[in-house]
Amino acid sequence: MNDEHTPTDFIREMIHADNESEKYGGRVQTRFPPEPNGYLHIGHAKSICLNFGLAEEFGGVCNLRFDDTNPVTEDQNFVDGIIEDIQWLGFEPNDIRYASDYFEQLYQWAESLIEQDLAYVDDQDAETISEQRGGFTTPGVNSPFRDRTVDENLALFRGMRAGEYADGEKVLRAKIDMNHENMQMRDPVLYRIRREHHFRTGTDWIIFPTYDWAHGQGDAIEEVTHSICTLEFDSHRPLYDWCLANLDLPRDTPEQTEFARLNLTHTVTSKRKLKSLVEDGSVDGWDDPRMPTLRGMRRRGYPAEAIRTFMDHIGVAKSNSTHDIELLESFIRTHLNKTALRRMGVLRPLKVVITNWPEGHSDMREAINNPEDETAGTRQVPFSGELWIEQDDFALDPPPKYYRLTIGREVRLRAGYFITANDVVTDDDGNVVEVHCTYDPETAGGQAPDGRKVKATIHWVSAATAVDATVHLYDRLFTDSHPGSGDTDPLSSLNPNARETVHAKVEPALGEVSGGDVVQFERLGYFAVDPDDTSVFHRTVGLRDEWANIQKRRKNS
RNA sequence: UGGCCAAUAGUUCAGUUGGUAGAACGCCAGAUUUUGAUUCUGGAGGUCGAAGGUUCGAUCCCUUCUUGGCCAACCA
Repeated sequence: MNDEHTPTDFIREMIHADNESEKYGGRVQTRFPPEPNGYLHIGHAKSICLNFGLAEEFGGVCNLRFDDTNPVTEDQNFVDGIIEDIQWLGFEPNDIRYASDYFEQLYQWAESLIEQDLAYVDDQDAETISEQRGGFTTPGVNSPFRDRTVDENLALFRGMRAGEYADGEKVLRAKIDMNHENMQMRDPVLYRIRREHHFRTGTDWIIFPTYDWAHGQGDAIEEVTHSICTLEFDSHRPLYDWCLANLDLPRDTPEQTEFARLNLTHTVTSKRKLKSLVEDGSVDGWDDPRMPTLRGMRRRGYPAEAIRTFMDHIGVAKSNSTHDIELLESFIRTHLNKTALRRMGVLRPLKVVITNWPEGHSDMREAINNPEDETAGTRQVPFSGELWIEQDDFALDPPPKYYRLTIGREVRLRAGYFITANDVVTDDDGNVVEVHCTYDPETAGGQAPDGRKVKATIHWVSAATAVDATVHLYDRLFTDSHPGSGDTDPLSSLNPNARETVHAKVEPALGEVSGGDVVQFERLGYFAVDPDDTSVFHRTVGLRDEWANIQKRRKNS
């Protein structure tokens, strides 16, 4: 392993220390534990890279464990999708487990807790229990059912399992301390009754363990050593430890460590919020390219490898942080620059007529597929007297520093000829609809024999052989850089114009692409071919655009 | 109001036996360029949240304060 690129952080240091002290006999095991109630997003990718990465680096293993303890929201589609997404990201679970695999063991352990007089059945409703929990500065109140005998509790708990009580009628609670300064320790609920169909256990169980009763035990059963989760579980750690300490376990118990979850500007990384976008139709689905989900990013053309590189780069710490989405994009560009084939596509076409081009003649130009990769070779691009160029590449009244096409100026057509604009045709509103140019036959291939230079090279597509394509251009999904900051509703800054669709003219080679391919439209950006319709392209990310910066500066000054 | 966690360039992070700060991205400038891209070179940018204390010496250790985050679901 290359030390230079091996990230170091407080978690890796801790594991090194544990290994040196032989805490787990030098063994390292982690897990990634999603609840299958939605698809994975970029925030999960950080956790996945961390957990699987740690296992790999320290010669251990990492399981995928579905935390399926709440039958209300979970289903098999999410399980399948999550497995697929992890594989796409480039990781392979050592094993795939389910918290529901452990329901019987968890139940037995709950009985043992009752036998130790460390848990009791409470008959009160959720609202009452919540009120009795007290506040941060006020002590809680003991439940009137807190002192039931072990035998009574055991009988009641067995009755809960057997279906003798209605949903919500009784819960099992840990007997810890209603006066604890940590609210999580004020007799947390361990089991609740829910007559819901569970996607794996069906109707076998009507009582379900809560997260707190399932998670640490799941870790222990799988022999996880380092249980890594996000910061908000920090206050659960004493409870995690309490549960394990009161079970008869054969080995060292796993150790929970918290890190700061990933936040990105202009992005929401909350499964619940993303779900509402899908459900209210704000986006086309979980795999909409505007979504920060792994499947959305995949459809958009984000390479998995670039996402992993990004995660390595940002590291892991305990301070809450929000990364600039542009940083992620820079990793996407860096990756795609090296790998994407170059093609020409005109997003907003403007007709160019070459007046001195021989009538009816057409020509083939040779173009380089990827200047960053010689092995990518070249291709033939048809050229003729009628072309499409980008509307932005011609200006009747050019702004300062504009050096693209304008009347009387010569520019290069990429891989083609030098052309000079002489005249325009306008419509009734004065809009330019056609530019008349002459070309210099001596400049075939893009060089002038007399050595004269042009300041600009523009892309083009021959009109006769142009292929029609639908191209989706994406902007930030949320206009606010920190959607939901303060007490605002993140959805209030949802950008209704996050997707703009244009009808483009593209070169013939783009008619022969496969779903999922990502190419560079020269001078514009990277575009991913839609997996279901190869005439549809999604703009993955634009190229860095110095000209846009110049214009922005002019506007601001 | 209580507890816990955090605070270093615009942003995210390094900075470990305590010796007054580095990287990446971004920004600016130059070179190269048949992509205003890429690549290369250089530059600007920090009273290390504040105030005390320990020490010959503190970004690092201690105290207090400030600011931000999390915690009072039968969600995870």
